[in-house]
Amino acid sequence: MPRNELPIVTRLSPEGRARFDRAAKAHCFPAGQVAIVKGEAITGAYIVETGRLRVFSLSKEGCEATLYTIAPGETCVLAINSLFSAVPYPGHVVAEETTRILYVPGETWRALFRTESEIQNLTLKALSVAVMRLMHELESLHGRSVRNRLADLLIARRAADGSVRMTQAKIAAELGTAREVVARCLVDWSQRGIVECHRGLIRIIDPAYFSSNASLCEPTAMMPALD
Amino acid sequence: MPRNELPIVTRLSPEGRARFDRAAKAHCFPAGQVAIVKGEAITGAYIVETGRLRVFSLSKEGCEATLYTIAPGETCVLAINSLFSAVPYPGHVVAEETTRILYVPGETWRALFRTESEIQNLTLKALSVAVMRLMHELESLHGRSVRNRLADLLIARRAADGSVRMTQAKIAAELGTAREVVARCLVDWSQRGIVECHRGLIRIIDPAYFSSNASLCEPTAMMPALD
DNA sequence: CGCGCACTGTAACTTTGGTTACAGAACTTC
DNA sequence: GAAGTTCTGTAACCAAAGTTACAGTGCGCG
Repeated sequence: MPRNELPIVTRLSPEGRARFDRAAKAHCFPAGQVAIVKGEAITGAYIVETGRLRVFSLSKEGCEATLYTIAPGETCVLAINSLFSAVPYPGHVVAEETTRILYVPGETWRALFRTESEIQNLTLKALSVAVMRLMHELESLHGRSVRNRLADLLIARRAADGSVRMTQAKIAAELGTAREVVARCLVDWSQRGIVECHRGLIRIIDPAYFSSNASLCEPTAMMPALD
Repeated sequence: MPRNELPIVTRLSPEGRARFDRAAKAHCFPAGQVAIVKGEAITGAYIVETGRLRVFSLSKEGCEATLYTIAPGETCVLAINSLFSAVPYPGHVVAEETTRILYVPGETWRALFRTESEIQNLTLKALSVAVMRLMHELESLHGRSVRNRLADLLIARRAADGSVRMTQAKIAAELGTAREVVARCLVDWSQRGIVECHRGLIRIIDPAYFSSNASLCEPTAMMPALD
């Protein structure tokens, strides 16, 4: 999603847009790079143009837990959060792929928030979506087995051809479980012809099998436009 | 917190306040009453004056999971969420104690949001606090044992004298676990002189024992004033 | 082409926590 | 104060998933 197509840019008032353009800076994170470390002070908001950022928490024991990911066109709520409240950033952020972002200094964002309804909307929407996703995640985390959550992840991350390019280790880290547990499920499913496993690649053969657990596949779908 | 002391009321502009007063309605839920059922459409925001509302999700299997509680002076984010986005309310709400609320129609809230910075702040703050709490909850849910989460709950809910007036069944429901598991922990702790158990009452004898896990005791503490 | 590395497959074991089942204690109400 | 209800205490059992340990396999690179 190139800069000039971002709704946030196109829907601003002319003055707002000028101000936005003056202040916003593009930045690019290579795949795998750590963007923010937990506790870091945040000085601005950022909007993902291309790629994907992953936000996760890391307990002392090194156990990772993905909170959610930020797709193109979305902003990081936590940053917005920190922006309006001076709380340090409560999670780690890493670029999952090569990711281009647009950085907007906090000062600019806050100023635009007071007058630009598009910025108000985007801010509210980002927070609302985050609340929804976190609730969903929370709900799934104690009501559902690792199996179910793995199924969700595969469905949510599959490409058009039904393939998911992730190693089992990465998947396990995202789900906050052990690689062996992921392997157990995948072996079981592949024996039953539901998926095919290759090195760094899982292909979903029978998506219908997972359909009962379908959820969060289209995160934006549960969040109609504001206003 | 009586109506005239609510910051949201006192800090409005005179016109805003007049509008607010015209539209806001007081309502009272007796203890245990269901306030909102999941999926219900929301027509307004509400602010808790006294008492406490509990928001939880309920899976098909009847497994309950407390998402968070709303204390006096706070508003329900989910309602605000629904208010600005027309998503149905994603959880159940029940009054834990007799709870007085102030109901503000969505129309009024949205109108005030455009002009009253206090309403903007309250809205943002409510959403931000919710995001923080949910993240915290999420983090604790997979990184930590039931023991730890129970310790957190006891610390967070204790009265000034260290007593917690809840039945084990209620605690278990909040933690999304079984009563027996709660009993196991409590028996263990009471044998070691850390707590005392009575019917409907747990007294914390040695709070220092829990101090290492202290967290979320003062949820508002992590959310400094906006602006 | 073969060496090493990163990833996957597999098994046995342990821990945690949910389930079932019931006994007894405390409060409530008639 | 007897009966019923609600809450707590306890034990045995079971399932899910985390842990440990290692064997096999595809892949890249020299």
